[in-house]
Amino acid sequence: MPETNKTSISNLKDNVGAEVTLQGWLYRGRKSGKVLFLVVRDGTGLCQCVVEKGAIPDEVFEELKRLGAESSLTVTGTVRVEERSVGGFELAVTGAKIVSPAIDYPITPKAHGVDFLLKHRHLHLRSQRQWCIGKIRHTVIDAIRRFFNDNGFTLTDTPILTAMVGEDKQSLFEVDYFGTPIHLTQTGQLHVEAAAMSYGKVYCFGPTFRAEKSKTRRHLTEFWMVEPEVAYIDLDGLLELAENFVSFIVAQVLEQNKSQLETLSVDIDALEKIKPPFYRLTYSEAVEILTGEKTKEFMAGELTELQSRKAEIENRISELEEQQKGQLKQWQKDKNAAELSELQNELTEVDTKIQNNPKHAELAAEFRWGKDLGGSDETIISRMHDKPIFVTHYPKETKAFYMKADRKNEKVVLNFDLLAPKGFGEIIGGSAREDDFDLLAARIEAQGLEAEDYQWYLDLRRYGSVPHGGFGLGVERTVAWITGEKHIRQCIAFPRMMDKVYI
RNA sequence: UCCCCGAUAGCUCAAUUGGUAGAGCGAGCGGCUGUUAACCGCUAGGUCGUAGGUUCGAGUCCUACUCGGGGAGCCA
Repeated sequence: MPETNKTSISNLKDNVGAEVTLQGWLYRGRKSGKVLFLVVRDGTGLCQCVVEKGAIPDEVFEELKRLGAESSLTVTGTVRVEERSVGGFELAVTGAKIVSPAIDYPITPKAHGVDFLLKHRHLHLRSQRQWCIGKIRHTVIDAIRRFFNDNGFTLTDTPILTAMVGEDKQSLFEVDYFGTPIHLTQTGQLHVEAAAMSYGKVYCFGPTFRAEKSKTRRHLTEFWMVEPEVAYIDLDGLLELAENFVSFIVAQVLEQNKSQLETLSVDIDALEKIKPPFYRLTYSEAVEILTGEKTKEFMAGELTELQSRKAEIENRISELEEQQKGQLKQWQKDKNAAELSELQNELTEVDTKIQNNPKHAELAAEFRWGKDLGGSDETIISRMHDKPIFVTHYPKETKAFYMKADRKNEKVVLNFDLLAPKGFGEIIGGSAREDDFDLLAARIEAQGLEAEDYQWYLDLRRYGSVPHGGFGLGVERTVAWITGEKHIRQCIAFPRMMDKVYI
């Protein structure tokens, strides 16, 4: 094989007309007599490579014709613009070398179930959809760091092994630490508060562990969370910080991952709306909305919409089923079958929503001030809006001990949740921290926490206490929201779920 | 922990009131010089999740268990 320019698929646009060599894997192959169409992936994208019989030695042509999916290979050829090809470029192959042939690659171009794909996660990462999500996750994480680094924040790494309970004792993973029980961190917040008193503006960013027995599309037992903490800030300041932060992340993804968003068929217009200011609601206002006419009408409207969607789906299903009975080309049958199975899935989902709608409407209507906002309540608020919504000033009793009581209304704390729009739900939780020594000491005692363990935390109020606060943003939830992925397990390379760790 | 649903070929799914286990994809062989989840022909591929029960007869009905999915609570 001639020595030519090694390049990547992402750089093909600068090599039109040149002979280059790609190093990658066979994503998919098609053959048509004396022409082979090999779609090659190299980690930077996909490229169709066209092999004409006679353009390369016959034995290489025969080898390529039989090459299994995900075989590794290098291909050399001339780059040309070709509209019909994925990515817009094509390689007219002049030479190829098989690096390592793959036989019986388990993941095929047809549909697979969730369990199967999770069991083959190490291979599934090579698929288009996963690849796109991973690229977007990378941008999200890069944007997180850049935002804080460019705005005067100092990174402080907080411990993963800790004796502190930040949120809730029930949800801790216990580890044996030289004979003493200790647990995996569920938040870096308490430690990062100490750092904020040194640097002013800080953030920690790392894995977080929660042993919550939650089997839902919004939960992982190990996830990544970034937690900024700022000295001399009030609740309004925090909201402003959070909306600028989230808007920056979305803007970065829009700038750097357009093609991935398109591949994932994300609603890009909706993302372009994500700019400050976000909506602001107090908890009490949220309660009013939930128990009021507006929600009643909204839920009724949703139900009508769901029912007409259901009718639509059912019509289409019977239409397709009728077609399937007739004489059709195999490819048409395949296509119909695929559409049918998608419709069946959607139908099940719509049915569940129809069933849940009255229950959720009832829960919302019966909501009483003082309870924590339930998942369905958050979803309703979130579905009513097209931009993220802050919900602030929750009842003190439902919230963590360190949240600052509102001096104007001692029943509530100066906290906030940020709900992503269109039904996605919570991606940020944060608060101003109690900075009064006596009030904080009383809260620690009231919650039955070991006072001794929290002496250092109280020291932060003994020596130069200032108003301060921060929040935590869940990386996987943010990625899921931006990519439109239903389940956050798709948004981390190797998800850890309750009772289930595949590899 | 509670509620709902599911388990049939490597994968995704069919199998009528209980009556001879099927299709597509994938794999193998052959055909086709512009395919896009290509197409056409042929071939191989099964302990119907496990254990019991009902029945002349069970993939189908009953019971228990195992595994999985979705939802609730809780949360990022």
